[in-house]
Order: sequence, then C-alpha cells, then structure tokens
Amino acid sequence: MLNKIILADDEERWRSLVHDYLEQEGFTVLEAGDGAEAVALLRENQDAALVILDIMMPKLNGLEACQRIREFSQVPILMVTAREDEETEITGMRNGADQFISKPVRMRAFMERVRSLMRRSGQPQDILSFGLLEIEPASGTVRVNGEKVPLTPKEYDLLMFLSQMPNVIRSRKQILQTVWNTDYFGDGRTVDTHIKNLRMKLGPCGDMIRTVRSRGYIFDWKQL
Amino acid sequence: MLNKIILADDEERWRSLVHDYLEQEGFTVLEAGDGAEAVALLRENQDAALVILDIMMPKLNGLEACQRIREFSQVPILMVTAREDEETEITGMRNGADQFISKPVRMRAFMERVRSLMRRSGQPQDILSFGLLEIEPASGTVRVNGEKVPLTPKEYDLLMFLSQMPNVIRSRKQILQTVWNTDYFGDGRTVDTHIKNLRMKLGPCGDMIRTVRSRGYIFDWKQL
DNA sequence: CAATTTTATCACATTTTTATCACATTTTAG
DNA sequence: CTAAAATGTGATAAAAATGTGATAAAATTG
Repeated sequence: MLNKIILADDEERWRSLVHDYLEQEGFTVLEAGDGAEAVALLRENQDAALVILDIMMPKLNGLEACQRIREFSQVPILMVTAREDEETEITGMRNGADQFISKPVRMRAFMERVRSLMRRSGQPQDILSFGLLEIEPASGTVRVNGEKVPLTPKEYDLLMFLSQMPNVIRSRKQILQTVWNTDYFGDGRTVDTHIKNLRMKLGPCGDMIRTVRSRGYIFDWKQL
Repeated sequence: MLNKIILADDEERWRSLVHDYLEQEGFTVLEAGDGAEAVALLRENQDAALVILDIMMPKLNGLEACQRIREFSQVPILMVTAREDEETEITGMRNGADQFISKPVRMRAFMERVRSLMRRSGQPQDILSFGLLEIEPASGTVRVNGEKVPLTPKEYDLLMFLSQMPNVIRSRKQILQTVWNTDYFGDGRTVDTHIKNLRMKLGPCGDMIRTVRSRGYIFDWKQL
C-alpha cells in the first residue's frame, strides 16, 4: 500500500492546509510550488500513488504538467481549479487527468475524492474491453479470448490509435502522422502491411479492423 | 443544413491536419492563409457555420480579423493561439470571439469544441438525417430505414455532394468538377451511370435524387 | 559485436471500383 | 405522330485499391 502524494500548487497556505489533512489520513505528502517542480518530483518518486495539480501555476500550468506526466506515468491525477469552468474541465480530462475538482473545496469532499482515487490505484489498472479483445495499457498487454497476444511496438501503437476512436475512419495519412510521429515520406503501403500483420495476430478479432476503401481503416465496435 | 467551416492559419501543416479531421466529421473546410483572406472568404460564404482563427497571422491577425467579421456577421468564431496567455484570452473574448483554445491542441479536445460550437449554432452534426436516409460521416456509413447500405467511394462522395445542398440543381459539370476532382473530359454519361447505381442502392430513397431534364440532378428534401 | 526482433519496402495476387459502351426507354420539339 | 435529344440500364474491360508473402535494412537486445 503506497501512500506518497505529490501536491502541486503555488499558494503556500492552501498547500499547507491540504498537507495537514492528508497527513492526518496517513499519507506522505511531497509539495511542489509549480508544475515543473511537480513533474520533477514525480520522476524521482515514480512510486507516488497520486498527483494533485492546480490548474493555475507558474512555469507549467496544471494542464501542461498533466500532459508531461502522461508521457511517462500512469499515476492517477487529480486536477484542481479555482473556478468551475466546464470548458477547462473537458480539456483537463482529455489531457489525461483522472479527476477534476474546483477549488474553494470543501475539505471533506476533497478527501473523499483522494480516497477514492487511492482505492482505485490499489486495484488492477484499467482494462479496455472490446468483447473478446482486451487491452491493458498500463502493462501494454493485449489479450484475445483471454490469451495474451504478443504485439510489436508499432502494432500496439497502431491498435491503440484505432481503438481510441471506435467507429471512426482513420485515414492512412492520419495513421502515419500519429503512429509514425512525423509526416514521413515512405512507402504508402507500410500501413497496409502493418494492418495485415496486426489482423493476423488478433486472430478472431482481426476483422474488428475494417478496411474502408479509399478512405482508410476503422475499428468496429458496437457496445451492447 | 450547411456545414462550411473557414479555417485560417498561416501554418500550412497545421491547417492541413485540422482540415483532415474536420472533413472526416463531414464538414466542408475552406482554408485561408491569413486574416484578410479569412474575412474575404467569409464574405463570399456568409453561410459558413464556423470560423476558426489563429491569433498570429500575417496581414490581419486573429483579433483584428475577428473585429472585422463582427462588423457584418454573427458567425461563431473559435480563436486559436500558440500558447495559453490569459491577457490575450480576455482581449479575444472582448472582441467577440465565441471560444478560445490554445494551440498544441489535442485533436480530440479540439473537435469537442468544434462540435459544441456547431451544436450551439443549431446544427447536430454527428448524423445527417433525411427521413429514412441517414448519413454518418465519421464512419462513412449510410443507412436506409436503419439498414446499412454499402456504397463505393464515388457513390458516397456523390451522395454527400448532392445532399449537402438539398433542393438545389447540380449540373453534371458541377458534379464532375467536385466529385471527380479535376475538370475531367470523359464520357458525359459517367455521372448518369453513377446516379443510376446510387439510386438502386438507396432503394426506397433512390427517388430522393431526382433528374431535372437537361439541367442536372437534385436532391429532394422537405424538412418536416 | 553477434543474435534476435522489428520494420519498411517490394513485387505480385486478389478484389473492388470505375469508366465506357451499346442499346432501351422516355421526353421534348416541330 | 415522328425525329431528335436526353436519360435509364446492364454488361464488361480497364483501372485502382488492397491483401499478402518474402526479404533486406534497421533497431534492439544481451
């Protein structure tokens, strides 16, 4: 049971307040005064169980820090903002934040969320489930019918990209730009070949990746 | 039922990227390389449903362009900036922009905002619905009476073109120029044949595409 | 550095789409 | 009513897009 929490906020007084509460619950709190510091702190303490980020911070704001963190960690993130702003909330969640809460927080509700997040992190990580096909991003594992399917990095990235937006056509160009980071002027058939290999490895789930002629590929998934 | 979006930015690559995404959602995108061009483009296309402006642009920057536009149009405006800068944000809103977003945008969050703006302007976007006939641009699916109808790329493009402006005659020449990219000097009967095939595949909806003798074809649609 | 895995690319097979034609049918003009 | 013009239709050969297996380069691993 881990219990380090990284708490990032530029308001010293608020930080100290929350710090006390958390400590009382038995957590170890590491404080950061800005986003950059929070990211650095997490790098040194990858075993932290939770990161709390304020949106408005110097150097790196909460959203930016969240993005940076998601580049190397799956740690649960709780975002805090001064005002309730729905638009920002959406952006925050999309950036990979796990929770969002507005700032003149009632301590009680706040602690509740922290506890809930801690509980979750003690449990098996999220599994994306598409019928027979399961993806476990935390460990980079893919299962078909419960059986582990070994994928190469490119194949995995490709599957992740496609499955991220089911039922939406992704053009070869889009796929190249995202999965192969740069614009990449290579053989136009590279994607096709990888799709082929991926389909083969996915066995019975291979046909979840459907060709949309002249447009690209699409990950079919009808929720029940 | 129009869905033109004017996209103004001087970075060609960014523009092209966003263009692709928007197109996939079924929007028609008109690109402008600077503010002045954007304003001019809007004058010629007053029916545009949204204008996306980058702040930093040659000739007229986003804020200036926004002001000019507000002199003659109430069109929703989405401002994009390279970095989150609160000062600029305030100024942007004062100028009449409807939304503001920072630039290294995750596409998903970005599309979220676009959709939200389009919704606000009264245009549900995910599914184009013409009675029994439904088109879902994201997945490239066409349904008649709830049943999926598989169309070839040309047929799909043709249907999209016709349905984009219901009750307006589109000449064979117009159709050729748009659906068949270039001016194309082929058999004059090519369009007819495709119309025939399309009608057949649309079954009971086939007669929504009506022939206007000696003038072209027209997509009939009376809203309830 | 050698062994292994991954990746990009190619050539060829297969499938789907498209353009075009010849002829049928319908509409218009005189 | 008849001829001319426009459009509908089915068939089909050519073109385009995609699937596929092999292979050599590139990257990774030990």
